[in-house]
Amino acid sequence: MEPFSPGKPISVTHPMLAPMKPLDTKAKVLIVDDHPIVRQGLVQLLNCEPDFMVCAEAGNARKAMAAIAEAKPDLGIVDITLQGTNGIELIKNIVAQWPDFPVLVLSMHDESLYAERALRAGAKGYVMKQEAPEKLTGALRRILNGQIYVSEKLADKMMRKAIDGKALQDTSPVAILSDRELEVLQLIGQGHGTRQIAEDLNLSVKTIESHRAHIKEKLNLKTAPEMVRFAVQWVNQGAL
Amino acid sequence: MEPFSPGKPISVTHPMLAPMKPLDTKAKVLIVDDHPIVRQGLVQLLNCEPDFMVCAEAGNARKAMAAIAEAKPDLGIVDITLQGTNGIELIKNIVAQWPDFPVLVLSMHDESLYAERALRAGAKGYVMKQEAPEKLTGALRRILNGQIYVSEKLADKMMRKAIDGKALQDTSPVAILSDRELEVLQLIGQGHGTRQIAEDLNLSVKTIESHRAHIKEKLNLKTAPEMVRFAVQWVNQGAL
DNA sequence: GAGGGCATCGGGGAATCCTGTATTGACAAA
DNA sequence: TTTGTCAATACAGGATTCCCCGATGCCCTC
Repeated sequence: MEPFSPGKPISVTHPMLAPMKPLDTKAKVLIVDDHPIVRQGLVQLLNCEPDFMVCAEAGNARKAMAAIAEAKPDLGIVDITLQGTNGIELIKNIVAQWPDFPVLVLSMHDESLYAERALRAGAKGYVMKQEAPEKLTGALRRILNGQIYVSEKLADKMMRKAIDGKALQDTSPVAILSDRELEVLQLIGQGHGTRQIAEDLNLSVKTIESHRAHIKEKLNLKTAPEMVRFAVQWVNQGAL
Repeated sequence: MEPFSPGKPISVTHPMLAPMKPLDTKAKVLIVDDHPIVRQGLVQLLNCEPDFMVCAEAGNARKAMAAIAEAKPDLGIVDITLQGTNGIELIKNIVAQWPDFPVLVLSMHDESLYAERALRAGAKGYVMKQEAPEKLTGALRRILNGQIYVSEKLADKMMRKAIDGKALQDTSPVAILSDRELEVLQLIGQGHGTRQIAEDLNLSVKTIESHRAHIKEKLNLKTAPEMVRFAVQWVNQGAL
């Protein structure tokens, strides 16, 4: 209901002004990540904090939705790259059902790739796993307070973008793809065929063909094999 | 799914678990991962075990080498995807300097991509982050005992390869392709379609289709998109 | 000289690619 | 409020490719 709108100035993040929290009631946190070891780490990390308590975990989108309904967490930490339903899609589903539920994205991917998409989908913040743990807890307290958290660098970039209206060089041609198209591109890069992608996303084969055509057009790729090559290379960036 | 205690009670001691290590001296572990949050998780996880103790952490390859020299760990856990020097390269460097230092690879990438390369580089085991934490501790105990740890699936695959295949010296499956097939594979990897390859080589489309079918069969690839993905990756990073 | 691998073609049916068109819903501008 | 734009979904139909067959030479080896 309230996606990030660049028109209203968000305050730049300052780690030192963490809001005072009532110590008598710990905030209940849901963790969504498909790596049990990472979940384990987050559980230990948060349970050692005085004002947080992990109340549920989920390894995929379906279990995440069920966990929200059941455990009634105060906020959620979700990873972008889940097996099965995409993390972005999960956020959209969550926000559609619980518009005020705050979600913090915790991803290993660079914020320039997914942060704006995540915020548009309804997330309240984005933290990279490369960051120090204090950034994570700080971000959690911030979004629990109804604010939005992104890194200073990204906040600056987004405000600049909001001021200039548009412009600012597009770092990657993939940025102009829609969420769905990006999802399809990634599956193509994983070696999935059209039919398989349709089954993965529970969509018509014709729909996937449309997405592929749009991807081809937006990326100025002439043929399907060229697009597959691009997708494979795109997916492999970050894996070496 | 119990909402509060996610996994099995791993913090509880298992008295019957292989006393392969005297419990009075905990094994000192080095953790190499460029995600502080993941490191934090591993620290908590291992320090809760009775027979492990994290003695050093490193976020990149340079610090990892320094930490081994300084903290004298008994074994190391390293991630494949580090910023700066590759995890594989790091393993090669470690083994070159300390040939008996056991390294366990902990990666989010599928074992089919990197496990064999990591083992060839000198690692003693490979565990995916998708696995349960018990797999990690089990693998650590195993390699600490001088053995090698890989998943059952991969172990079976490698055994089969070693037995009925002559693949002991024949590491690259591409080697069994004929010259023509290799030529076609490279063009596929460059993003060329069947028709375009036929024109490139002045051959019938049917001939190219035949070559593609043979390539698929020889490389044990199930579908055409998988083959294209393989070809792109193979062309991109030269020999495997 | 009989296989066996290789390279070259073809048929035919299924799946796909490609180029359009269309509907719905969300959202921003007018 | 209405209008315009665009993302997402889906379909049609013709071109192309995929995939299962088989076939023909050619070279090499045993």
